[in-house]
Amino acid sequence: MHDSPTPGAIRVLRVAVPTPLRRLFDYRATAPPAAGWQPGLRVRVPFGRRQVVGVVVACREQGERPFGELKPVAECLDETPLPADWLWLCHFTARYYQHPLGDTLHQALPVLLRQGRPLAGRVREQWLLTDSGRAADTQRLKRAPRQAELLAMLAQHPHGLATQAVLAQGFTREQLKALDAKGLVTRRETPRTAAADPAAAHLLGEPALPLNGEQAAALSTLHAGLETFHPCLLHGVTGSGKTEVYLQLIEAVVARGRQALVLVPEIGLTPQTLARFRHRFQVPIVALHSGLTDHERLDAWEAAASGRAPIVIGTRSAIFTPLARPGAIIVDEEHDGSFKQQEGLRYHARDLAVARAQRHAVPLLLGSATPSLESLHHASRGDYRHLRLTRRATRHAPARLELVDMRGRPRQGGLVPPVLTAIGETLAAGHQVLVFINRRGFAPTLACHACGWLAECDHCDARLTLHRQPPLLACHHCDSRRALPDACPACGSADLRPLGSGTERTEETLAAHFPEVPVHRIDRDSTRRRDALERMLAEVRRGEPCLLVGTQMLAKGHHLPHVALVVVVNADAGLYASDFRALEHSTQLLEQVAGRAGRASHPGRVLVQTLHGDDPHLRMLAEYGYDALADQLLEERRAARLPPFRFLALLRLESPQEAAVTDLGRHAGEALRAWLTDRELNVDCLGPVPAPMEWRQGRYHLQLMLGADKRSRLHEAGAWLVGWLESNPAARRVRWSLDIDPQTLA
DNA sequence: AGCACGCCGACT
DNA sequence: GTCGGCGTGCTC
Repeated sequence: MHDSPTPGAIRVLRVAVPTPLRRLFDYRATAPPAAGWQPGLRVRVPFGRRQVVGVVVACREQGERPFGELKPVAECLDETPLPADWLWLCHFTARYYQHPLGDTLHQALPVLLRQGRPLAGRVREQWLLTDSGRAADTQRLKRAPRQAELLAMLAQHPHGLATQAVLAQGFTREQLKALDAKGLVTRRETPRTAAADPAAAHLLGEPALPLNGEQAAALSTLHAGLETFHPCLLHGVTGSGKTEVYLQLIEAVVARGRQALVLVPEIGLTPQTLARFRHRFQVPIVALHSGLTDHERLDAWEAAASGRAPIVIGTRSAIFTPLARPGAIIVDEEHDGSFKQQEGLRYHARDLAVARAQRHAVPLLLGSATPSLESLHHASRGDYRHLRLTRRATRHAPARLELVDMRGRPRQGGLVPPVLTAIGETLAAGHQVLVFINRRGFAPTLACHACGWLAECDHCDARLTLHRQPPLLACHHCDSRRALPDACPACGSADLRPLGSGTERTEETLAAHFPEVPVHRIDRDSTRRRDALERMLAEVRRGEPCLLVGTQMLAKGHHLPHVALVVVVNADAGLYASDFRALEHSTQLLEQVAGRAGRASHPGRVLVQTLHGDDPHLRMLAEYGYDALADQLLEERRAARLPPFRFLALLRLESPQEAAVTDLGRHAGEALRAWLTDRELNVDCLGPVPAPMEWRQGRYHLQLMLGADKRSRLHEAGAWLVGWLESNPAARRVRWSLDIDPQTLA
């Protein structure tokens, strides 16, 4: 990795600093670490008027600027470079997503490393009682009640308590010091990086489950290619045992002394999922979830980078976890939208997983019951092995959707009479019912029946959602909220009524209709408290008849064996949306929701309310299922020259000043088209057009769409556009970003 | 992105 | 008379 054969001659370091500038900065090499200057070392450097932590990307004898103009590196922060696989992935990501390298590296680093904290030699500080502390009589600390309480707390922890835990309980360092000075407690330091010799433990904590023929075939395909890049689409209906295939692939990988990286959707990293992995394997499992402290996150990073953690599970950002001995990468629910970061560095973790698996020459397993059209396309072209699991563990075939026409029927809480009847019958039979509604709150908006006024957001082109718990009007596109008005702000009438139904209203209606059974509402509002979701689901799993009302939180992954009826309140949202992926995504969601029905002893029913019962897509989904509809959607994408048959990049422009975005958008479009005309890149430029919700979060949103048949051409055009924007002074007053492979046009 | 420099309004 | 508004310029 040395740029120069003679490390002694290195005088200039090219450093990526955390800034949106798409440039690297040269510094004078000062005192090198023992092993010499190398790419991947973190350095503290002067940058403008401040000091920042950057990463060395190249070491040279000479830079472009005169040596005398360079500032010297203030300090080298590492003895050894950050992992090479991690560095490679950051380079790849920055290039692919046309994002500044310095910012990419910064984002891919745990917070403590960003701040320049050391990676090596970290210790955990713990406090324990001394003998005299155990024997101390309470009188001695009479005048220091907090110290006495602290002493009592530490007495509960004979193996010691971390400083952080002590501080988290509201005690101070001073109180600890005081007890230390009195000889009542003592400090112990243990290396954070100690322990865990994976080879010593038995791999399995419980035996693997027997596989059916399809699972066994899938697994043997995977086993056959453990040493190669081997992308596979594990396409299995809900309940067909995809997880067991993951577990047995991981087992094979870990048995060979390698590591497995598992990516799961944002809401998929539940205690239940983790428990399944932890029961199966006795080796350390590192779980990267949002609840970790900065120290825990760094521990996890280090454990993965050093190879001490054979299994790493995490959400989107876990793709940036370094691995000492990569053995396989698994992406569960690969179609899930949460793998795509929707701001800043807009990466897609699934796509980076593909690149990473290729780089490491390891198998890649993409699992889903409803694969993305991209992955299905790859599978049909033979880029990916298509592994199918069609058999459910239970004997019942997956429930088909039954469309229920809402037209001309009265609705209560969004539900029409035949659906209410079916709910009543299911409950009476002792089963559970899941009602899926993709709107939280009480009602989508509040309307004045006297003059037609609607509650609208000041910062967005959107209606305010009416909430009852607590009562207020809230915008779901920005954080603005307002008190409920007593009278119409436009005409003064008091006849204000909720319009439509959200989860709260449907919950209320169902509670009134079926007073004999509990109604559990599951959405972002009701599960805000930690563990609220798990507690509710645990209650539901006991199996008593009940009603579950929830948003898509309920649709994904949760095992709800006693649900015999699933109701979709409104299937129409995605059918006629302008976004070309809306239909794919709403179809996947419908199929996922339907998968919740009838997983245990009884077959399930899925009732789908719609105003468009004759819509051909919906009918196809209902009659032939997701796979058939996906084939059809792929044909439509091919005809319309849309992904996955074409590659897209979206330039998003936003500013509080409308003129600033429209002018810049026009100029950028003109400049790009002019640049494209004398080149034969076969890249189209569409727009500028207003974004679907033009006025959002107090800013005007405009976009320019680039399309190309070849990714490399799209890349060239994108790179030119980014360069044009960077050198255009008008672009500095507009927030802009280039979204490669946009998942949504909003 | 930060952060400083630099010129124009309502406050001690 | 100052504190502070955010335009604009720079970062090896």
